[in-house]
Amino acid sequence: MRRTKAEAEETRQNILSAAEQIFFEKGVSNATMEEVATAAGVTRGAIYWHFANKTDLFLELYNTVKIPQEDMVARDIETDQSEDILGDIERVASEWLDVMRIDEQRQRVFAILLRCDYAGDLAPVLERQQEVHDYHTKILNTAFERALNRGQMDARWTPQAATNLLRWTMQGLCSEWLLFGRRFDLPVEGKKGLRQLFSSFRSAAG
Amino acid sequence: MRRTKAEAEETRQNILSAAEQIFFEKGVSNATMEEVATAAGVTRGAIYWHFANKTDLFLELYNTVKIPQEDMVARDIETDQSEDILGDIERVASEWLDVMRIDEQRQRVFAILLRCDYAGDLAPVLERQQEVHDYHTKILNTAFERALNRGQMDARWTPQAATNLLRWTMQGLCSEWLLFGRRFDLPVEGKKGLRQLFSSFRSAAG
DNA sequence: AAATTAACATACGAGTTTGTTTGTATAATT
DNA sequence: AATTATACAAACAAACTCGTATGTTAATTT
Repeated sequence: MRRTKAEAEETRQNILSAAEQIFFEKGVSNATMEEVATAAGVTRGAIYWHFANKTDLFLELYNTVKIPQEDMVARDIETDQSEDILGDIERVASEWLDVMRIDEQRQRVFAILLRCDYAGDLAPVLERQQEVHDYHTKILNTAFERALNRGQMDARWTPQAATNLLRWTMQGLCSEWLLFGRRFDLPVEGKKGLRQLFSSFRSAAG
Repeated sequence: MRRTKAEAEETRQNILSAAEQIFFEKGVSNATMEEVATAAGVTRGAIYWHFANKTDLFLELYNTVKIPQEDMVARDIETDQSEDILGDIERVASEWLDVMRIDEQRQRVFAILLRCDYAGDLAPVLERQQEVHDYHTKILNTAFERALNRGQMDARWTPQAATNLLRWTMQGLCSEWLLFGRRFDLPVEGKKGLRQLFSSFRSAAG
């Protein structure tokens, strides 16, 4: 039975939402299209109508969260001319933790990303992550550089070292939280770490 | 054709070694027993003789590296009574990076662990990782506590915060290195970060 | 109103992979 | 020396899962 365009879009969203659930529970490679279909209340036929195959389905799912993620960090920091650049970076990172804490979809997608097998046909997903990663690195680097040049940062630091430590911290923090069943309060513990880290960024300055 | 006991043990090791290779290249779930068998120069029959199934094979592979990993950190730090506890922790972490850099087996196994699907039958592997993780946390915590009590550490830090930052840093550092194709010098860049981190641990002390 | 096409459901075929079973040569045992 | 257990290879059967092909209904188009 043919649906109206709006209804079709709805089932497409249902499929994506079901895929998010199933992929999160079973892992991408262990999940079957049949399970996703059932969870979405449709048959496999519907999925294959909307998506080429499992990999494509996963890529589309990834695309639903990657864009906002990229923009978030960039927008605030990239053209920051304020008098407290470090404070701004710290705030953006903190807010990112707040969002992660609340946004369950983001949690699931990131958890899926943390434990999926990039070796096979999912390789493009990893490449995409690398691009995002490099992009963030570049932005943070220039931001810390600016902070250094304006004397807002302890001169013993280099922009690269600061960028690395910040990214590694955020990465390790979120990995632990997501992989090990969110056994602590992400924003609370995370911000403690950030505060210490940025305090040492400033140190002799200001 | 029946082999001698030593020969049998050798093929068992060959299978484990082959599994390490294939799992690393294709990922655990995408790898087939046939591929592992071929790489080991045997048939699937041999694998099923030595191991119950794929999961069991992977668990055994995991066991070949987990023990040394646990001991490494523990042994040096746990009963440290020296006058520079922080320096000792930093050195242990640095040496861990050196080992990782050299030990290709460790690299492969950790890379496999970073991208395998714990959702299915591999769940016990994740639990095991959690245990190791908690163990390290406990040890680091008491070590930092000792450092604080003896005035070797900046009083603005708490043992928990220091432990978290150190673990998160190491985790993020290694994840990035392994997942993104080892695009930087692990010990060099890692030690830079460690030095800054520990410098901020000490800060007002000493 | 007829024709077309979108949005699925259903049925089918075909390839993989897994676990098991059977066969067998040889080492170990008695 | 005969027997038995071991260490596999080879063959087998069964289950999955995927992708596709075909069928069906209703929305759109003309």
